[in-house]
Amino acid sequence: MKVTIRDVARLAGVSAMTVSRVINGQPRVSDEARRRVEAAVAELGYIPNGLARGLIRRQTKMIGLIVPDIANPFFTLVVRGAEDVAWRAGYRVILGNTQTDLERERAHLEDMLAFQVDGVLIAPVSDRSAPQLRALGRNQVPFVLIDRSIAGFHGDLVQGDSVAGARVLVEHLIGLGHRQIAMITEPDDVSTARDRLRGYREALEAAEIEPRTDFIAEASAIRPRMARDAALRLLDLPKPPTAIFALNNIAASGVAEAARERHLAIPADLGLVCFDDIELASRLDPFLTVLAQPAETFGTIGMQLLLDRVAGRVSERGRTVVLPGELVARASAASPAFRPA
Amino acid sequence: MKVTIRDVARLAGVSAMTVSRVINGQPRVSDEARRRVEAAVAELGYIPNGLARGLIRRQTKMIGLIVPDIANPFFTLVVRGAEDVAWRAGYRVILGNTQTDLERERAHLEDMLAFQVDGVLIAPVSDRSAPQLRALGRNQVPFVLIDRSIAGFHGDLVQGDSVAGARVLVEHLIGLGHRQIAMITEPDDVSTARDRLRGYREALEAAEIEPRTDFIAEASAIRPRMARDAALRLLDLPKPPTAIFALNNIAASGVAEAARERHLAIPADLGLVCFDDIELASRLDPFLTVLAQPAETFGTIGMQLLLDRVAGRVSERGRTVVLPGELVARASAASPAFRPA
DNA sequence: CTGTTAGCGCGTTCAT
DNA sequence: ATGAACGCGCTAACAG
Repeated sequence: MKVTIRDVARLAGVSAMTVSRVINGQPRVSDEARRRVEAAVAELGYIPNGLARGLIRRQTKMIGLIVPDIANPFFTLVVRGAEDVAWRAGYRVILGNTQTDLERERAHLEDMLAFQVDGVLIAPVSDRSAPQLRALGRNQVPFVLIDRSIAGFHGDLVQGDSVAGARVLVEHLIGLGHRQIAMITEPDDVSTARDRLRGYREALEAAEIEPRTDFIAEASAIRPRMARDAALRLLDLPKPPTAIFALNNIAASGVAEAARERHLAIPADLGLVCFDDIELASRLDPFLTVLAQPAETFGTIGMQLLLDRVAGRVSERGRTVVLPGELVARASAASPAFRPA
Repeated sequence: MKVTIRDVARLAGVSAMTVSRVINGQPRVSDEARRRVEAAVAELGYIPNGLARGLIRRQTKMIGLIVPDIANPFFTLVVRGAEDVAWRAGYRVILGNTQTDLERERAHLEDMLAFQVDGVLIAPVSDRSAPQLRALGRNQVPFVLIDRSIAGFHGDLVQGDSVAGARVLVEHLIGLGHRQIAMITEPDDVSTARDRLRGYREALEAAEIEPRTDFIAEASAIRPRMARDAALRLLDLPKPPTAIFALNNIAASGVAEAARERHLAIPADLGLVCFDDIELASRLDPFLTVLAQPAETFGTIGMQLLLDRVAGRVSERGRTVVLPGELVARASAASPAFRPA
C-alpha cells in the first residue's frame, strides 16, 4: 500500500498532525519531534498526497497550458518559457495539445477544471473558443491568452503585432521589386490570420498594387501538406505570383516543398517570407526571411501575468502586452527573376 | 463558490448518490431521475472534482511524461505521439521538461507521484536517474523508458538502435572518401551517447582508420552553443577533420554555425551528419544528411506499453522495442574537398 | 431504484 | 507543543 501521513506518524510515535506540521514547515513543533518525523519520512519515502492536499487547500499549484500545435517550434518555445517560469514559482504545468481542434480544446479545459488547476494559459484555437473559455470564468479560474486574441475578449493577453509584422514582410518583398505577391493564410476566425491578412492588404494598398483575390490561398497553420497544396494552386495560376507570404513557418515549409515540385528555385524563381523563425533551421542554414517573434517570451510573460492573477496581486481588468517582432532578412527573398509572360 | 455534487443533487431533488450514478453512467437509475440530474448538471455547469475522484478511486487517468528537452524536435514529436495515444485512451498528460537537470527530474517525479499519476513515460536524463526511478517502483507506479536506457535497468523500454545508426552514418562518410572524421558527443552516462560513440568507433575500426582521441569532442545535446564551441575546437586543430558526426540535430546546428564562422562550406569543406531529422527544416530545404528516427512512434509505442501496464494487462517482466532508423542521404555530406596539408 | 453511512488522505480549528 | 474532531468532494458498500 501507499504510505500515508498516518504511517509516518505511527513510525515516529506522534500524531498525524505533528507530521503535517513538520512537512509544512510550521513552527510549533519540538526539535525532538521534528527530528523523528523527518527520519520517518525519509525511511518510508513518504510523499504527501497532492490530491488530498488540493482538496482541502483549494489550490493545487498546477497550471494548465493549452497550445494548438506543440510540434510548431514557436509554441514549443512558448511552452518551454511558460514551464520554466511556472517551475521557478513552484507551479507545475499540465499540457494540452489541441491540434486546432475545438472539441479537443473543450475537453482539455474541462479536464483542467476538474483537476482544479489554479490557472490556465492558452493559445486558443480560434474565436470559437470563446464559449468554452467562459467556463473558466464561471469557475473563477484565472486565465491569460497568448498569441491569439479573441474578438470581444477583455482579459489579459500577450500577443505580437501581426498587422505591422505582415506589413513589414510584404513591404520587404515590394522593396525587392516584387509586385505579384500571394499570401497563404488560414481561416479568419483566428486573430493572427486576420491581422496578417490585413497587414498584407495594407502593404499592397500603400504601394498601389492591385490586390488579386486569387492570390489569397487558405490553408492550415499546422499541416504543411495543406500549405503545399495551396502553394501549388498559386504556382499553377496562369499568372502566378513571384513571391509568397506564408502566415507562419509551417506554411512556409509547405511552400518550399511546392516550389521544389515545380522546379522553382527560391529565391531566384520565387520569393518566400513568413512569420516566426525556426531557430534550429536558421542555425543550420540561415536561409528563410522571417518576421522573428520572441516566442519564449510569449510564454514567460504570459505565465507571469497569469501567476499575478493566481496570487491575486492584480486588480486591473485586462492587461495587454504586445511583443515586437523583428524582420530578419535572409536569402529566401530577393529580386524577382525575369519570367516570360 | 464552486458547484459540487450536492448542489446538483439539491437542484434535481435527489441524493448525491443518484447524481454520482448518473454522471458515471451507471444503470440503476430511473429515466425520470436521470433526466432531472442531467438538466441540473447542464444548468449549473457542473464538473466533477477530479481530486476527490482520484482520492477515492485510486486512479487519476493522468500520465506523467518527462523529457530532457521539449524544444528538441525529436522530443517534441515524442510528446505529440504520446499525448495523442493517451488522449484516445482517456488519459491526460502532465508534462515535465528537465533540461537534462537531474534535480529537476527528481522534483518532477516527486510531483507526479504526489498527484497520483497512473504511470510515467520518461526519457531519463542519464544513468544517474536510476535512484529516483526506483521511487516509482516503490510506489507501484508503472513506468516506461523511452529513447534512453539505463545501465542495469530491466523494465519496458522503447529505443532506437544507436550503435547501428552511428555505424551507418560514419560508414556513409567513409564511403564518400572521408577518413578524418570527428564526433561531437555528450557525457557517456547517457546511453544514446555511449552507443553512438561505440558505433562511431566500430565503423572506424572496420575501415581500418586509426581513431584519434582529439577527434572526440564532448558537448551538450541541448545547447547548440556548446556544440559550436566543441566544433570550433575541432576545426582549429592542426590537422582538422574533413567531416563531423554530431550525436543529434541540435549539435549539428552548432557545427554548422562553427563552420560558417570559419568560412568553411558544407559539404565542400566539411561533411556533416547527425541523428534525428528536423522535419520542418528538411521540408524547407532538404540539406542535412541524417539518421532519421521515427520520433512520434517512440511516443506512441511507449505510451501503449505504459497503458498496458497501467491497465494491468501485462505480465512479462521487461519488454524492449527497438525502432529502426533510416539513413537519409542529403547534401550535407559529400566527398572531402582537396585541402592542402 | 434510491438514499445513508463511512472514509479516501490531508489540514484547519480548537482543545489540552 | 501536541492531538481530536471535522470536513474538503466524491463514491463503495450497504440498506431499504
